[in-house]
Parts: sequence; C-alpha cells; structure tokens
Amino acid sequence: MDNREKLLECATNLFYEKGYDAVGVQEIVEKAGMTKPTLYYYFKSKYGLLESILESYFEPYLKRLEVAAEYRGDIPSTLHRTCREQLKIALENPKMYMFAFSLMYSARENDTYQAVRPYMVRINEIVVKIFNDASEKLGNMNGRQQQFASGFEGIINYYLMYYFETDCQDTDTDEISMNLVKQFMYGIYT
Amino acid sequence: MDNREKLLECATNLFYEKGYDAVGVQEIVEKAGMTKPTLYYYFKSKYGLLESILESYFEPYLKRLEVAAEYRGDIPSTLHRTCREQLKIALENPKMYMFAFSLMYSARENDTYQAVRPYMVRINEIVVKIFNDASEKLGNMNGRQQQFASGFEGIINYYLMYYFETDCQDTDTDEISMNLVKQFMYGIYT
DNA sequence: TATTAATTATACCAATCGGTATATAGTTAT
DNA sequence: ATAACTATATACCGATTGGTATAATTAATA
Repeated sequence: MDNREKLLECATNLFYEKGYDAVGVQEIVEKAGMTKPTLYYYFKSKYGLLESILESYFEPYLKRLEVAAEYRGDIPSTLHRTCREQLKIALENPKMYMFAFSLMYSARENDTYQAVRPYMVRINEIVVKIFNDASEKLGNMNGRQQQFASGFEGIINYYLMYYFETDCQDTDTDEISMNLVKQFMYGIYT
Repeated sequence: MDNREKLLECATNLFYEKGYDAVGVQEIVEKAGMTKPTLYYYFKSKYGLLESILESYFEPYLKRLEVAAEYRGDIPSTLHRTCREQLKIALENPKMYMFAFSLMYSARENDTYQAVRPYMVRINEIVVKIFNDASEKLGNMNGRQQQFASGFEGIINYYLMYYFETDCQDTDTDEISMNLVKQFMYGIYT
C-alpha cells in the first residue's frame, strides 16, 4: 500500500472514530507514519482528503445501487435487490458506512455536508426512480414516490443503525432484506 | 433574557449551523455579546454547555413523547399520537431537532455522541414499549418489536429529513402523521 | 551519467483552540 | 459599613489548528 492509500485508510478510521472536525491533520499523518507535506502533496487540503475518501467510496456504491435498483417489472424483487445491496455495502465496510451516514446529518454549513450532499441526492434519485418506474403497477401514487423512497430508505438505514449499535452478528443479508421489504410493502400485519 | 439563556441560544444556533467541533468558544461568546469567563462561570466547560442544551431540549421532549406513546388498546391511534407528537416537536424547533439528529449520528468516540446517546436510548425504549404493550393484539411478533420500532422511527425521521431539505411548508402534522402511520401499518398498497 | 520530475522531511507560520488566574464591579446580608 | 457572594471583564496560558516555504531525497528519463 502506497502512502496515498495509507493516508486514505488512516484518515477514514480517524474520521469514523472522532469525526472530521475533531481530527487534526497532524494526527492523521502521525498514524500513517509520515509528515504533513505528504498529505498536502496528494490531497491539497484536509477537505480534499475528505473528498477523495467520499469519491472512492461512493462511486462504486452508486454503480452497484443503480444496477440493483433497475426496475424490470417486478416491484418486490426490485426492492429486495435494492435493499440487499445496501445492506451488503454497509456490512462490507461498516466504518465507512457509518462515517458517510454521520456526514449526511452534519450541520448544513459544515464542509462535510457540502461534500456528501451530492452523493445523497443521487442515492435518493435512484430510489425515487424505482417508484416512478413502478407507477404503472402501483397505480396512481399521487406524487408519493418521494415519501415511499424516504420510507424505504428510513426502514433500511434505521435497521442498520440499530444493528451496528448492538448485535453485529448472524448477517444473512438476504433474509434481513426479505423481512424489511415485507414490512415496507405490507406493513406490520404480516 | 439573561446571559445564561443568551449563551444557550447562541450556542444552539451555531452548533446547528456549523457543528459542535467546528464552533469555538470564542465564537459563541462573541455572538452572545460577552466574554469567555461568563460562559465558563455558567457551564464549566464547552461540553457542559452542550449537556445543558441537550437536557433542556430533551427532558420536555421525552415527557411529551411518553404521554403520546401511552398504549390504551388501540394501535393505530397510539402510533398516530406518537408520530404526530414527534412531528410537532420537530417543527416547533427545527434547528434543535436537526442538531440533536446530527449528534445521534456523530462519531462514536466523539463527546457529542456520548452526550446524546442516553436520550436516544430512552426514545427507543418508549417506542419499543408501544409494540410490547400491543403484542396482545398484534399477536406473536417473534421479537420483532425492535425492528418495528426502528422502522417506525425510520419512516418518521426520514420524512422529516427530506422535508427540512426541501419544502418546509403546508405542515398539517395531523394529516402527515395519518399518512405515515398508514404507510407503516399497511405498507404501500393503500 | 546527467537531468528532470515525483515524493518526502525539516522547520516554520499566524491563528485559533479550550481554559483560567486575577481583578472588578454590583448585589445582598450582617 | 463591611463582609460575602454573584457575575463579568482583562489578559493571559500552553497546545494545537490547517497550511507552507524550502530543501533533501528518490525514481524515472534522456
């Protein structure tokens, strides 16, 4: 692993543990075993480092999500694939998932929010698109596509939030996904 | 408004705008029109100031939520009251709601997370209790009370998140709550 | 081998960080 | 009147902040 990668990894871990603003550049380079000019050579600034972290995480994420969320006529299976893919991505790299999540809810004027916002918008668009494409089968949704998308993502991410807070075991993403999608589609009387 | 209150208000606004770690003590007292020793006189530390903000926000919040979430034999109406109360609280003080939310997802080792965690646990307990109390009517939930609670909170808070991101208008909490509860209970085919 | 370009380190910058020692008003109780 | 207490300001602390000018080192190229 070269120095650039090492910096990305160490910074990600520290950001996850303490938060972007609570981590100093000095701390990052110390953990990575080098000095500050190296970091500034590769990333220009602390914010540039953050952007690189987010890009290398979200670009593959979004590609996978787009594939999974492609509507092919069957709503349950589309939602299931979408849900499962998000669960898998989160469980493959819990630290990065949680860090990205924290940025999503960071203060509006904070750099971190500006950095992560475009990715969040794209995720939202992908999910909304599912319900748009499925509108033929779901019937008139009265413009509730956004509400459905928010609800769908809410159920998934709140499940993950609680999951990371507690057990972190027996992770059959397939089974969990089935469960969550069922809850989302048919409610609690199932 | 005395100096103590003024400090609480200015700090809350700044924390909401920039985030706890990105705001300096100097900045807070300047906005409040006083000097640092005054802040340290009332709150002992920056962290103590945060604790005071959270306590004065969450204690009434939790009391209201507890009342609303009291199960009296009717699941839909209990969920509706609970949902509506959370919407009302969020809309009464959007900045504080969003700031509290950001803390909820802040880094695990960050002071802010430690400060807000007990309140989040209590909110979760209140909501889980609904589904425990309702288990007689809902039948065997196979220990899915927590999943239901997470899903319920996820739908509400994700709705709010999107709401604060966009329109922020025509807020009939009663109607929205009916909608969200219906989606939660009966899914999307309604 | 000489030269150029890509990396990395030493040593520094002004500014800000959270926090405090001390002094000074204003108020209250004796 | 004076002692004690509450509340606020001046001026400072060492440590750390993000960032950089400069030089040395390494690797690739001519």
